[in-house]
Amino acid sequence: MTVRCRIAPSPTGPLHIGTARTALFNFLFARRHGGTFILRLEDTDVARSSVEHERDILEGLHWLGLDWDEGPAVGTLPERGAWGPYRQMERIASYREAAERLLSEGKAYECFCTPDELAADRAAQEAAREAPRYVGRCAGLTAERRAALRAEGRKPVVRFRIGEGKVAFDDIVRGRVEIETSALGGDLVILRSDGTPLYHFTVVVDDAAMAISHVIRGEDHLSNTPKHILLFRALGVEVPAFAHLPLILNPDRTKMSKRKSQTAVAAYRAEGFIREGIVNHLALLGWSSGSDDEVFAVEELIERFDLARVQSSGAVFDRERLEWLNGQWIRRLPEAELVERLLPVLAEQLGARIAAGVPGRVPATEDLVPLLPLIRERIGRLGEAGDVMGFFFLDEPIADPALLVPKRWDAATTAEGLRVARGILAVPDPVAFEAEPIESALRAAAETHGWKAGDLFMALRVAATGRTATPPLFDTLVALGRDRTLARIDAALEVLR
RNA sequence: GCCCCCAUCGUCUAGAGGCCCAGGACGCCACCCUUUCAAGGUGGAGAUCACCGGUUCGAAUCCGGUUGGGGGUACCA
Repeated sequence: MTVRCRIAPSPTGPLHIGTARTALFNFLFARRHGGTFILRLEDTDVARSSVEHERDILEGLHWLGLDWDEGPAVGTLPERGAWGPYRQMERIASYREAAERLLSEGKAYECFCTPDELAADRAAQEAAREAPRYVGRCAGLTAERRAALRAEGRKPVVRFRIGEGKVAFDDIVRGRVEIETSALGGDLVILRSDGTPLYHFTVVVDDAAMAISHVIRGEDHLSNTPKHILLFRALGVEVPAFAHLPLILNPDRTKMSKRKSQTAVAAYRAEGFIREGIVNHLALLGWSSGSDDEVFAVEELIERFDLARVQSSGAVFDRERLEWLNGQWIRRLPEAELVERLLPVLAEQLGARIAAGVPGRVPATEDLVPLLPLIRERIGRLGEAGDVMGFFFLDEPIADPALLVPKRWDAATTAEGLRVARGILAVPDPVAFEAEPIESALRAAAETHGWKAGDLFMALRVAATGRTATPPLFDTLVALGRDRTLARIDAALEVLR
């Protein structure tokens, strides 16, 4: 069987973590089975859709590496695939046509009920403690009656006849699911009075037209699936296989939402999470390999992915775990790759400080390469880079003189220690400016003065970097260079006076 | 309300009748490494497998019920 599956986001908001996870599972499934991964934009909610959101979604998916085989034209890129167009608003005619067919076959009918009437029905049902459902007032309207109502200026919606009985299907992750059609809320509106189609209709018409073989989506669609199956059948097409993924949850175990969690993929990206980390984390939300391994590149995920191993209970989005996984991937990235990703982040972060008046410069590739081993295991996100290595490029004044003085020392000892260290570092002859000789010379000096080496090092560390937590001190000094090291010691001495 | 789904450490999960008085990972704690911070290594705390019944020689695993949680229920997607 040819696997064809799709992600069908609605551009009514920025790319959501949940959408990204659904896209990933569809992508993995398609790749695993040599199938086709399709992107379709469900933009029929014109009021809430926007091009900004559309761009955010497309960019986000592409950034994550979830590239689609078929999809709409984007920017200068042409549409791909033979089942287009891939924007629903460009497929309006096909929904209209499908609705006409259902109408002519008596599987759907025009409904002239006003919003007020429907609201009254609902209120009555609520009062009677009944499930809200369309009562079917227009289900048997004669042609004459319809003409009369139309003459009154009323514009009908089109409703699909739900019918009676039971709908059952075998969900790939949940097994058999059965629902009584009486629980479906009555006959379903498929076309608004303005002629535009509604989601439950477009999704089915398009999945049928695009020959989707597997519908892989969030559990929030599980209850709606019987409606879709009924529609597929009415249209006379094959019903695809369904796989309903567990929801991604807020910490309080409700469906992950903007109000309670950071849901925008772009926000994570802006914080310096990398695609490898996010993809890995998302894959582990609801799926597990069955082995003890947890760190997977996308190629490995493709190799191992199996819908049968998808969990059926919801998964809380654990940011701590994402950070750990992200750190794993930052450490695994090839050096050149990490440098390339760090560059723009540093340009932005340091650029902002420079613009604020701090003397310094924005690093280039060759500046970063030698520094990489010093910082790569110290950042969990790219966004931490400015903090961890900014002092290499910025000459910020010492924020707090008290920081300069190690715990067991006083200001006088600190100044003395710095002067001694300066003396050693300043003389080119006895000490080459390399980590090893610097370390042994300073250790020796500490011993002759009766200081703990750690105290001396801490004073020097803060003097040279402005902070108490840094990469290894001597490598740091070497990277800084003799001149800048001495200048900073002088500045620190000045602060201590 | 009604319908559907779900239920193993705080979190993500392994577990498809005996290998489990439940394994791994994140987080947490301790120790090691160490000039700081990390990373890494080792160890530890942490789950009466929601509860109650049943099936079985034997249940986290199968069945029923209860409770709890979630989702759905639009001229939203």
